[in-house]
Amino acid sequence: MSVTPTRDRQAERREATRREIVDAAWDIARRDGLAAVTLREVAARIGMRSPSLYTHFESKNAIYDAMFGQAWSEYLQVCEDIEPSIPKQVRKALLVMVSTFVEFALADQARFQLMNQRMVVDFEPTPQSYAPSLQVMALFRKRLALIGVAADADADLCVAIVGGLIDAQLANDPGGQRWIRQLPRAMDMFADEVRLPGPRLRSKR
Amino acid sequence: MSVTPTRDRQAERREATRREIVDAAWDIARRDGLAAVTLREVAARIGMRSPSLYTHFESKNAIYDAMFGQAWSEYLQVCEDIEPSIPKQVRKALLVMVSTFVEFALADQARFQLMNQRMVVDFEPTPQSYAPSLQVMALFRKRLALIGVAADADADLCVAIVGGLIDAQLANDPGGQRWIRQLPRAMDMFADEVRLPGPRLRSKR
DNA sequence: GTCTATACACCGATAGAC
DNA sequence: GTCTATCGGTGTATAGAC
Repeated sequence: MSVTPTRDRQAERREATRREIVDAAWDIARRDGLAAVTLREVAARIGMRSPSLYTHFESKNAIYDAMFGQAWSEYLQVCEDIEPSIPKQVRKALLVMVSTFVEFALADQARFQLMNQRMVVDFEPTPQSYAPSLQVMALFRKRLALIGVAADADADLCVAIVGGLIDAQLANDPGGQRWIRQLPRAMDMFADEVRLPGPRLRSKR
Repeated sequence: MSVTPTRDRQAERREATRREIVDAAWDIARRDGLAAVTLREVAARIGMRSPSLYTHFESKNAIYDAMFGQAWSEYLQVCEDIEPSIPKQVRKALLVMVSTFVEFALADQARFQLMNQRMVVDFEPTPQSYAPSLQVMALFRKRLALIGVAADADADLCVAIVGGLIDAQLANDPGGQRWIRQLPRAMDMFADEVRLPGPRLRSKR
């Protein structure tokens, strides 16, 4: 009579190998950029030949897909670990939310390019990998509503402003502060637009 | 005694061929995206073999470089053809400036990706091709100053907002209006921040 | 000078042996 | 599951024909 084992050692091993592959790809991406990731180097780093990767991922884009899902899941975790701030200082709460994202984005440029820019040309995330990014957006909207910003259009505008600042920063002054230092000012501007109460984060000149 | 011809027919022919190459590359980029441009297809379209392109451009990126410079030169021409609006309605003038850019950007997505996103990975524009984009930015700052927005930081913020809206539009709702329809509102928000006078372009709710 | 033919090194992906 | 061998594709280099 066959007995069902409590642990599927084979599945665990497979998952460990998939993780090794993804980690190696991140190493290369952080070192030389997302586009520098090649199957041959990924394989070499974990002691394999490139065709063997196809046992674990059906294509190179499937590896990017796993990286995409992992990055957004990590950021979702970061958001959930932060207690939603009290509505006492709503502008401070807004700044904390967007600063968290900015910090996460600037900390790893390759990761940000994969998450938010369409840096890998023929890559479209699968619904499964896209899910955590939708969860992040839903959580952001929920917390915006908590401090009094309920309209979808308002959240859209906020996301566009923050994204625009990050893009400009990375494109024109990578490693610098020229655009990002305007984040508190930009959030004051946005808060004024949506009539958030409270003192400004920065004075107007 | 040798006579210097008034026209250099050979140089004219060379320039015409370069133009043919660039035009063919634009056709492919508009059809299938920037990344779909291959030297073999560019060459085939103008009745050449791919190595022959190296007579006219030193690399594929040199073709992208020519396209980059051409796109920004065209936009510079568009800007110069528009009379700087009277400072009577400064908010209207601001909206006209940014709308011109948005319209140009959304009209040709491949062109916008080349001009403003870092879509081609290993491509850095040469100083010569970068020049017209600097001219555009200088003209934009000058006209902003004419309507009362003099600080560099203000222009940076404006550029980031508009860029963020365009990026979000193209990434999340290509062909739609969800983000771009907020442009007048965003410019009112910006105008309020920099204390531009005049009635709002859109009412606040 | 202009173009072709050929070749190289690299890429992602596939087939099939073990 | 991993290997070797190979395929069709890429950008690019170069020798040589005209």
